Amino acid sequence: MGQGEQVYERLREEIVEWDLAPGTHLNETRLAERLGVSRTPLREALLRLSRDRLVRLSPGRGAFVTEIALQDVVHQFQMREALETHAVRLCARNAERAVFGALAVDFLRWEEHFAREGVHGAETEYYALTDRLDAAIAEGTGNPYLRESLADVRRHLRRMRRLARRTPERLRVGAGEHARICRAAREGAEEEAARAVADHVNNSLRHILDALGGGASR
Amino acid sequence: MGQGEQVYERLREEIVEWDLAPGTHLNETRLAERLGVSRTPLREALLRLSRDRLVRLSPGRGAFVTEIALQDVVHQFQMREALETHAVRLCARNAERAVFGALAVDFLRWEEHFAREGVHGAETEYYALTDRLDAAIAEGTGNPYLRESLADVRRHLRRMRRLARRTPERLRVGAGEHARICRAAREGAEEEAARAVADHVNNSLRHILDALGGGASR
DNA sequence: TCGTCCAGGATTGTATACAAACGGTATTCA
DNA sequence: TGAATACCGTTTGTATACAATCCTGGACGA
Repeated sequence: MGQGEQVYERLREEIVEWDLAPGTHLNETRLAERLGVSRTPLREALLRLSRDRLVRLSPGRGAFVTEIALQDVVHQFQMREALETHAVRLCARNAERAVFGALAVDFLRWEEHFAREGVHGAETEYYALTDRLDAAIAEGTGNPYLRESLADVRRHLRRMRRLARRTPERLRVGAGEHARICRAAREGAEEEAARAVADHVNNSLRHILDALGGGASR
Repeated sequence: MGQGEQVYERLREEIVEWDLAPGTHLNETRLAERLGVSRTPLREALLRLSRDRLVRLSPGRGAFVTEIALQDVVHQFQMREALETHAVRLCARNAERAVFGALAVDFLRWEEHFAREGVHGAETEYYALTDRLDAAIAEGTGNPYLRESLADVRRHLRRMRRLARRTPERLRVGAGEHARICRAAREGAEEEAARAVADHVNNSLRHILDALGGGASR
């Protein structure tokens, strides 16, 4: 499906990047005009977005960009833990584990870099590395269902990360955690890899919750 | 969204129950007529179904009920393992674990029953029990995202189970596995519960693959 | 003054009309 | 005889017209 698909992906990006902020009402006619399509493919896009829980459809009232409650952050991180730990288990059982060796080296280098010199603007380059790790884990599963679910939850978390800026200290520690994940994956140490991922996910969650001013449910 | 939603659920059920067999082409006009709606809400339903991977949209050619390859069975069971193990972990950490005690007793009773007298038609009643366990696990997570993902994967497996009829022996062993899951969950033994679920899932998969004539990738 | 109810306007939900793309068939040419 | 191609019917993809629903503002009454 041509236009509907494109509109879907574009709106999805705008929502994840906060160009469409949580809570905004999506007027069908105006949106359709802005994107240069009719209401039909636009509604297709909204429907798909609602299934991703990026918009909420209120019958008779239309579509709203979903808001982000503290509970949702916790719940999405639980999903992430479930999917990423199992994904890395599959990677650890997989034959093609060499990639993780190279990634481990890179992450260690970045950890040292952060410790020595702080951040100063190198974040973009570092994020490219974390993207490579994410991709390697998703690919390593060899499971398209899992890949897509991982993509979903990662999108949600990308949107949520706007809630809390990452500190240099968190980046440094995170690099170390990533290195640990890569080492375990390369060696085929399934249990250790799963633990490393679980720890990393939970530390990330704690960092966000702390930054949000100490949520009640810690 | 009124009619689209209903059409979606109805078609979903027909696909899961094999009233619409894998591979059948879904003609929009004919389907819309049969269901008594216009093409617009019907297309909404097809779109949602495609996101569930229950139909595949071929651009320009229309919608087809997805076929079930052996690979898909394996992949869906991997998804199930990822989600159910984490779900039962959350249950084991949860305060409301009393339900699992009662369920454990019931499953033990059924295991004995199967051992003594075989099956003879009591399956429906037994499946109601397994449904109660599934519901208890989903509820016990307290996580709506996880609940929905569990529902998705369970639907897929319900459709796939048509591929292989369960044997009395498998039912008996399965009841024992369920009992083990319930006991661990009630006692809050997280690791044991996760292992029990993983074992159960993998045994179910092996049973299906065996019944399918010993798939190559065991 | 506060609450209720009604009317107007706007927006969503559904149906239908039109355009584009695809598949199948027959025909033509080597 | 076989393969390539052009044509036609069918089906999907998109736009638009119409109906039903919901929110807003204001007037009326208690």
